[in-house]
Amino acid sequence: MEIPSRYEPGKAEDRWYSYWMENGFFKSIPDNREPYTIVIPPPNVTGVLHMGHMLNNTIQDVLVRRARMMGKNACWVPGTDHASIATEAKVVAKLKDEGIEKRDLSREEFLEHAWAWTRLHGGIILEQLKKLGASCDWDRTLFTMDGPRYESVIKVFVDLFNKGLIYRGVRMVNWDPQARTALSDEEVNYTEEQSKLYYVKYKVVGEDDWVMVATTRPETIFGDTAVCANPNDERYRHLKGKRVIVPMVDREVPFIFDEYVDMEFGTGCLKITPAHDINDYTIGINHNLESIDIFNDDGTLSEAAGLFVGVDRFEARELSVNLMKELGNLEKVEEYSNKIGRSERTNAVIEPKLSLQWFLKMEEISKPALEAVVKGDICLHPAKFKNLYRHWMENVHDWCISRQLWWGHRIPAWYFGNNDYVVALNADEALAMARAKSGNNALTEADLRQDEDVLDTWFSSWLWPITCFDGINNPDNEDIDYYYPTNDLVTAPEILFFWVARMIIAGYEYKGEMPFKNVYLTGIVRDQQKRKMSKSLGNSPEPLELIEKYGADGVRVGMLLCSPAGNDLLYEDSLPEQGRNFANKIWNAFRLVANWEVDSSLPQPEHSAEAVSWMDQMISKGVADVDSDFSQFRISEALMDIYKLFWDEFSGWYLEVIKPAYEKPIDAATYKATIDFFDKLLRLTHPFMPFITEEIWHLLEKRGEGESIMISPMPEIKVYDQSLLNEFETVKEIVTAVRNIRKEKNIPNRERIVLSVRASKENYKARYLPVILKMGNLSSIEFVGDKIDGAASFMVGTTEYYIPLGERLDIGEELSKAESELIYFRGFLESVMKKLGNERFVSKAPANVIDMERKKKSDAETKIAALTARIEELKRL
RNA sequence: GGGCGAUUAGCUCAGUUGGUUCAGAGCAUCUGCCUUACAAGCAGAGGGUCGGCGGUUCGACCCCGUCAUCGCCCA
Repeated sequence: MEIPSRYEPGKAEDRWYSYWMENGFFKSIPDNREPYTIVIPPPNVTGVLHMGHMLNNTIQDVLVRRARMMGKNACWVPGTDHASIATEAKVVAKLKDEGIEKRDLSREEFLEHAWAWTRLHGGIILEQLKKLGASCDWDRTLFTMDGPRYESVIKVFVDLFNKGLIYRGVRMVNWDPQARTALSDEEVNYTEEQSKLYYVKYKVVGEDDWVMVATTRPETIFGDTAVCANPNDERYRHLKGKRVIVPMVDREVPFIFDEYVDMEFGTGCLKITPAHDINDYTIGINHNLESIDIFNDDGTLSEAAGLFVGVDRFEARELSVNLMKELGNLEKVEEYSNKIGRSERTNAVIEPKLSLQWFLKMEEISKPALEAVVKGDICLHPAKFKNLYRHWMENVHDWCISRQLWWGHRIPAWYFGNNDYVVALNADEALAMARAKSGNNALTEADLRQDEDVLDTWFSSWLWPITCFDGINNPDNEDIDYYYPTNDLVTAPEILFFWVARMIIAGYEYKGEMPFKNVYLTGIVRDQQKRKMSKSLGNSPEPLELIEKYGADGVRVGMLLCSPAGNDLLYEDSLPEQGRNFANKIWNAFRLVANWEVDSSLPQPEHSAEAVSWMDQMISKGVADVDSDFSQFRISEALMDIYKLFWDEFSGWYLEVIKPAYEKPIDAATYKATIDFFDKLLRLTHPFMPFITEEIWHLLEKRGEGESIMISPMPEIKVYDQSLLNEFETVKEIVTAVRNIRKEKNIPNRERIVLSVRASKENYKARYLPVILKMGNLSSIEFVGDKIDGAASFMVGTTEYYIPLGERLDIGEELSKAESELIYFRGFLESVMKKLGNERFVSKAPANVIDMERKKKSDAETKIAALTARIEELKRL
């Protein structure tokens, strides 16, 4: 059979993914096995697969596949997130391209467009995950706004409201006057901009005195309701209890004192506009000031301003300045640079605006979630995020859960009459409650008006581990009882607070239990300039093209090799290349083994027997190492251990030892052992490289229909013999030394040479001699009692070895080599003697450390003696 | 401004409770090889004052202090 010398991933991947799907290997239903559950961090319906998803989902798939092979009932629940802000923005933009403005549509019409978008784009990313090999239980695919999920979110809102944890309150939002919507903090970009600082004089009531205020926004003077100084500021003490007059509108407002005011800044005197500045708002509350909102939603001045009504805010600034100049209120203008927030989407300058929002009280509800992580019930990996989490949870703010959008879970509050409202599961219930509350049985549905806003996206995703199993609607159904709490969550550190912490909170509130045991925080995928990869920067490779180019296995390996938990991954093409090369290495190892002919009449050569017993131990060690890595969530290290085990130990040493001469058959015992090792290595590798391992696993031996490596057991942990492994390391050292001498002396590989060991046969561990013989391409190994003249020599441990060189011997070279070694060991001995000669070291250091130093001393002395003898001998020649 | 974390080879990172001349891995680089599994490979090699300074200790990459630089979160 002719097998191509390069592995071709394309065909195998599609074939095996279909095979897995047809056989239902991803499917999970509750049974009596131990469950292993992961819920996917639901990707946005707006999105297509990006590098972050690749990394994140590769890790999840590795965990799930490994758990499945360890005999657990593994369930990976896929789904998508409605992402209200992002999706609504996309839909608005798309409509705009078609010449439709959102404000011209009814809510129902708009939502129809949004659902159409979701139907079109929502599933793309999940389809792409299949190319990566994701072993999700696709029959469970969910959407955060599908029926049961929507219902759950509303139920939770009503429940929390009834518990008194949800309230309405005023909050300063980032208002985009151009888009006429509130923005989240993440959607505002702050940049340093050149502006002006205006010095304005306010007259003190009833006195011939003025106070000077510095402001960057003179147009907001119409909303001033106080002027404020620091209570420690001598300059303004005399104004205590006085009132001042707001320029242009001639309103009397109090002069107040607050520690907040920076005495150094401007004049040390601040105008207070509670409706249009977050700090002023706080001061306003503390001093019971009135709030005057002087802007319309489009950024023009409102009736409340009193002047320049209907004029745009920036034009109003110019007009105010001119007017104050005329009135004599403007003292001077300075150039000034400050941070200005602009809308990420429209670039309009953000207007801080007071609005009525819904809040969730966080202090009490978050306590169990804080404790769970502090006590270690829930583990964060890496653990360094624990402090961050604690800090955040100890300073938790109430959560603003309303958003001025249409796409999302609509807030179940209905208003009626004068500012009265009820919170109910649906309109019917709301009507009944409204009638009861108002005592007016004549109220009809038409008298109720549901809140226009929707809930923050995180208010649905915080329930995800519960709603994935419908645990809110059916609190004790079979799935939730079996799969909850889930095991591991894999996500990015940037949403540790937004999402992870809130899921923990919801978990304790609604299940009385943690939502997951472990949180694995991945890094962010960046380019070589450390910039975050993004579609808009154009610095991100197209994941599906990468898979096409390097194979899914290659890309998975590439993503994982260089991404320890919590550390950013600096992507470059050499990563998937390395993965592809590894796949190719496995493929070629298979090619070697597959082409062997077995001759069962052949006895097993000694070198093969030894290699088999060594490899057996080596694999056991590998299995144990990998297991220990996984238990600490050191996934990239687990992969690296497997990589080295397969490449260096199995391919580089084991296969080379047992490899029969060209076109010669192999004995049955070695062949069988080799197939068995290969099988184990494939199973160990499968979670990382599902496709190639399945492909080779089926070629390695005849498998039946419905068999698969993905449902085969992971090799079991066994105790292994470390001293045997150490002995073989010595063998490698000897072989390497022989190779070095060959290279240095230009002895061709074909030429077989003699190796002499200065030892007695009885005292020497001879079992590996056949291995050394083969790997060193030696004609024989001889034991000698004394030095050999005219030979190259080396030492492994304290044993000397010689390779006769005949004419090739270069005395000068040998001499200088021996002399430089001698210098090294004398230095070494000196440092050891220094320690042993130190009275305080000997009296204070533990016994084992001192013993070790003594051993070092005697070994060094042996080596020095041997080297000295050799140097003398070389000099004699 | 407040808090958290980091700084080890050209790059990305390991380094377990301080103890082997302990400074390690992968990639990259350099040298030699198309040796019939694999040039997507094989055999070798070079490369670091463990960010600076001070302290504790018989002994510090590791513990403490301080400075510098970088990153993240919150304001």
